[in-house]
Order: sequence, then structure tokens, then C-alpha cells
Amino acid sequence: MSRTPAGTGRAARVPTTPPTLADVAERAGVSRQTVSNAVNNPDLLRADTLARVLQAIDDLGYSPNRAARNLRTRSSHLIGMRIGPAQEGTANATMDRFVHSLVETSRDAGYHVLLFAGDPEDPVTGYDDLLRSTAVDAFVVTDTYLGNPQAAWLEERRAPFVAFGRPWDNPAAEHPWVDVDGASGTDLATSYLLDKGHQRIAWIGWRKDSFIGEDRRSGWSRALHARGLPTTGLASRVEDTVGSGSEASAVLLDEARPTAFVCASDTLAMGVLRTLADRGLVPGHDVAVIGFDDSQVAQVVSPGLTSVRQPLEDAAVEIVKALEGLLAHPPTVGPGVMLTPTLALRGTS
Amino acid sequence: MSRTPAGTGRAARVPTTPPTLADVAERAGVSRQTVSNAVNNPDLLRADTLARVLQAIDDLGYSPNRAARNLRTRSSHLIGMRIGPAQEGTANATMDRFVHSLVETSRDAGYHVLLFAGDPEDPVTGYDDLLRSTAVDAFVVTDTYLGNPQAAWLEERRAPFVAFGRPWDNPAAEHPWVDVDGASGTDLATSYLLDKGHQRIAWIGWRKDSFIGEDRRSGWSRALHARGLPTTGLASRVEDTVGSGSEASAVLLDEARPTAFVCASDTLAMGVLRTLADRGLVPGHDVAVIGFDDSQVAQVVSPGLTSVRQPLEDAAVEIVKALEGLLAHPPTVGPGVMLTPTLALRGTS
DNA sequence: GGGATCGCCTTGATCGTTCCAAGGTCAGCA
DNA sequence: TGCTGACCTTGGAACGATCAAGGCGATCCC
Repeated sequence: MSRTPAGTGRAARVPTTPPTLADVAERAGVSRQTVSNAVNNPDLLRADTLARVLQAIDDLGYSPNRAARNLRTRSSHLIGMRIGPAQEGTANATMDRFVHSLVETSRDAGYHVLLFAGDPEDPVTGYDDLLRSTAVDAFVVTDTYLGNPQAAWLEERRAPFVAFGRPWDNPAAEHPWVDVDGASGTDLATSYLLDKGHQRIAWIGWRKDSFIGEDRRSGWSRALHARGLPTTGLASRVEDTVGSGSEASAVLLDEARPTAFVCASDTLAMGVLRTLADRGLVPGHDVAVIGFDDSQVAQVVSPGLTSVRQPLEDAAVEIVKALEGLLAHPPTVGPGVMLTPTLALRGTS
Repeated sequence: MSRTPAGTGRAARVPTTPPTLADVAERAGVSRQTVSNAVNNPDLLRADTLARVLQAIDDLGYSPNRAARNLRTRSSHLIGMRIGPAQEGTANATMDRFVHSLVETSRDAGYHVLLFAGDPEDPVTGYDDLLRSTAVDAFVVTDTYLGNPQAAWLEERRAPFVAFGRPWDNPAAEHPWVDVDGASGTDLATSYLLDKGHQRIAWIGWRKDSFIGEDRRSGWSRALHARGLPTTGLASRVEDTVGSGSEASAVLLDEARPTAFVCASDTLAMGVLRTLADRGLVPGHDVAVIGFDDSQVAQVVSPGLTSVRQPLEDAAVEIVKALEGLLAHPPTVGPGVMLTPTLALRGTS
């Protein structure tokens, strides 16, 4: 659509400053404000004037200076999101998949995503500075694994933000949030296994202080109880590492003789697969295994790890929707949004 | 260090506008410029004045308005980076690990990372708008798999950018770049296997039109030739999928009887592992396998996939260094930087 | 025909910061 | 006392956009 100004002369192009509203106005023979309107409120202009201005904009390759616009409108059309260091040794790339979705979705809404890092010890670093310098319009808060200090902190400061993760430790929180129903996901997985005839389905999850872990666990027990089956002795809670998953599954196999495992993460599920391999058991045939997160590991490992998949694309869409409400005039805050995961079926189940 | 203004009164805090330079100046009893200097050129102030101003800044919780500063200084302290959609079905999370490193490194240099998405068909979408609206100071260009149209495009526009990936199709390019020496990595892997006594080491790589693929392949053949060993019949070029890797390794095992595989990616290596499992061969014992990228898959799969690891943290550091040179006054462009990968040893070798 | 109304465009002020050039203060020295 | 120079400090003017209000024809209506 747009074109470079004045030909493609390769040689002496001075590093000139980009054209401004005033330049466009002069070329089109109108005032600055008219050009501004052509960009932001085209309806206000007569058709022929609009055409003339747009032509001038195109000729000059004009694009509104972001800094000036931000200053005047007090908004940056930037959404801040803090990312922690990449976790090695686990299969969890959920955050990265989510970032991709968020970037694409927010682009359609006219926003860009600004990433920032913070001290892993202090969940609040980084937010403060961006907020006070009005560098971003809002935040997306993600790491809500254990409670959510950022949310409380931001809420107190009246900073606009949307949480990806429900307010576990404060159900009365008033900020908008979007979350994936983990219990529903593990229920789905467990019910699927039950339908295939499994009766003894074990659970390997995280430490008890993880809200998310307990939520996922509840879906497993719910599904079993719904069919009148016991859960006693079939559950284990460990760290989120392959080794822990392997050990836990070994113990469970010896003591409870399950025919299937549902795990709180793909990492743990990989541990189960290791134990099965050690014992010469064929996953999907002798013992079924289902993980959580549908990581790349689940996708490329043989024979393919069945896994609960979070609808991160939908989550991004809902989050951007909530952000738009939050930044509208007047701001609107809808109820929390809960999304249902799906089951990515593969060889291990 | 900084503190919230005026206590923690929870109730009636009006959504007030943040303090400005003028507010700080008034409180400290000095002029705006003096406050500005306190922030940007503290050396210019007398010690007692500086202390007084800093106190006022702290009291008010002042932070310079980014938009205003950007407008005046014509710089945003933002680095743009385009990300493509997350690739499903492959083990490649290199980009994500790199993004994490880049965000952390650039924070230390006073920059934030702005992510944007673009039409996968057109490698140039997105850059144009950010550039003309002066939304970012510079770009980091990553997807340089096949040639590098973005680089040429940006170069023509005199936009500051650093490429992660050498200018394959134009060695005379004058932009700064940082890259990882893939050939050195596969040489390292191959030599390691040779040292362990392997004589017949196969290669599974990508299509011939991939510069990166051919580079990595050259390290393998270089290492073999260095010991006077032939490469004929030991190489295969396929798509980057698990299935392709599996098929290729099956054929190679039948026809060339290699005792080890070096692969252009972890995805392909996972394919080799699948074939070995199908044939009852034990990886690391019967046949050695080495992948490339040290993905999470390599880390969690059993018995652990040996893999060439790119020093992405170092790459981020070098790139930020190059960016700082590019944005200095006057700008400086150093020579391209080539980094050497390492070998992450695990069970398959 | 006169006044109100409407559509369309223009003008001046403003957002919060940094740059610029000039102004102020004070000690040191003759 | 008056001058010089070093050192801080100061007000005014940008940066490039949008907001608020106003001008100015043409149209409408009684």
C-alpha cells in the first residue's frame, strides 16, 4: 500500500527525519487537525478532502509519531507482560505458546506487547517503573501459581491489568481474569480412561500448596468418585521433575497396581514413561498415561503422549477482550472467564 | 528504594495523575531543568541540591514520563522483535529461550523488548509501521533461515538492527550480526563420537536450500574427513519432522549400518530414537544419537538426548552490545560475532 | 429575509520532557 | 570595592500529536 518517498535512489539518501502532521497538511493544503482527523476520525471529513489527505499521507509515507500521540492521549497502546527465566529440565512451554497467541491477538486490537524481566525473588519488580512512567496501558499477569501478590499490588495501585489465572487466594478480587479449568481437563482425561475400561487410575501431581495442582487433582478424584470408584492410595504429590514422576510411578505401580496414570504435567508424565520403559511395559497398551499442557515433548515423543491441552489461543482472545473493556471509557469489568481444555489424544492412551 | 506516596491509605485514593517534573521541582524548591539534570546528569548538581531533589522524587514517587521523554529525545528505548507463530510438532523452542535471554540482557542496558507479529507470508510486515512511527529504536532480526529479506529491506531504509544469524546470501552486508557456528557444533558432536570409537556416523539434516542446514552438515563431514573417513552414503536430507527423521534413519540403518547419528535438530533425533525403539535397539548402547538445539525434549526424554546447545545467553549479550554501538553517537558497527556452541551430554551418546 | 443550525475546516493551547542560551551567585583576587 | 570566572540555575522554546473552541459558508425554517 504505502510507498517509499521519492523513488528508490540508492545513493545519497540523507538520514532525514520522518514526515510530520504538518508536512502532510501542507502538501494536502489543509490544516494539521484535518490530517489528524483523516487518520482518527475519517467520518468527519468530506470525501474529496479525505482522499486528498490520504493521498498526501501515502506520498510522504507518513505514520503518526507514537511518542507524540502517547504523550497527548496518555496511552501507549502497549501491554506489559513479565516473563521469568526459561525453565530448563521441564516440559513446560505453556507461557511461550501463550505469548505467541497474545502477541497475535493484541495486534488485531491495535496493541503491542512489551516484555520485561524481573527479579525472580520479588514478583513485583518491573511493574512499578513501567506503571509510573506510563510506559504501558495495562498488564497481563501470568505467574499465578501460588497466590497472586502482583494482582493485589496492582489492584491497590489501581493499575489496569488482566490476570491469566483466577484469584485463588482472594475469590473476592475485583480484577478481570481468564483461566483454564484444570479440574475439567483432568476430569476429561480420567473419564476418557474410564470409558476405555480402566478402573484403577493413579494421579501424580504437585505439592499440596499449589492451587493449580490441587485444582487439577480434584478433576481426577471427581471423575473417579462419579463412578463410585475409590481414590485411596492412588495419588502421589511430588516436585515437578521427570525424576520425581518416575519414582512416584514406580511406587504406585508396586503398591496400587494402577492401569493408567493421569499427571499434573507432561514433565511428570515423562517420568512415568521412563518407569514403564524400565519395566518393559508398553505405554498405551499395558499402562495408559495422560499428561497436562500438550507440550512439544508430548508431541514428539514416541508413541506420542496424550495430554490435556489448554486453549491458549482462546485465552489470549478473552484476555484482550477484557483489556479492551478495561481501557474503554468508561472502563468495564466483566466477570471472570473460565475456559475448558481439550484432550490431545496420542499413543499413550 | 522508592516508596508509595503519602502512606497506605486504602480508601479514597482518587485516580490521580502521576507527578511531573514540575511537581518535583516545586517540592524541592528548584526549577524543572534542575530536576531533569538530577535524573540525567547528576554530576552537574551540587551535592546538597541533588540530595534535596532526589528526596522530593522519592517522596512523590516520580518517574519520568516515557512518552514525553521519547518525544523530546527521539528515542523510545524499545527494541522490536518479530515472532512467528509457535511451531507445533517440532522440538524447536530456540526462539523462546532466546527471547528470555534477550529480555533480561536488554533490561540491564535500559531497553525493553517490544514483540510484534507479522504475516508469515510476508517477512517484512510489521517492521514498516513501527519504524515510521518511531515506536522502536532498533530491531533484532531472527528468522534468517533462508536468506534474509528483512535485513536487506531494513538496510535499505537505514533502520538500525542487529541480525541473529549471519548474512548467508550476502556476505558483504554491512549490518551487525551475531551467529552461532553450527558447523563447529556438529563437528564437536561428530568428533566426540569418533573419540568414543565410532567409525560410521550418519547425518540426517534438512533440505539443501537451508543455509543453516548445510552449515551444520559441513561440520559433520569436516570431522569425518579430518580423520580420513568417508561420508558417502551416510547422509540424508529431509523435512524437519519426527516422521521424516524416523524414516531416514530406518533407511540409513539398513543401507549404511551406521553406529551413530548426528542430526540437524532434536526433532530429527527424536525420529531416530523412534526407529531404534521399533527395532529394539538401545540408544547410547547399540547406536548413539546426537541432536541439535538442546530443546526441552532432549532434556526430559529418556535416557536424555545428547544435543548441541547454542549459547543463547551469550548471543543475547553480544546482540545487545551491538545494539548499543548502533545507537551510540556516533554509531559504531563492529564485525560479525560468531559464537561456539557446546555439547550437552546425556544418555544417547 | 433574518436568525438559527449544521457541516466542515482552522486556530491556539496543551501533554511532560529535554535543549538552548542566558542569568544568577559566590568565592577569589587585585 | 569591583571585576573575573567557575559553577549552578533559570525561563523559554521546541518535539509532534490531540483537544477545545471558534470561523465561515451554505442550508433550513418560519
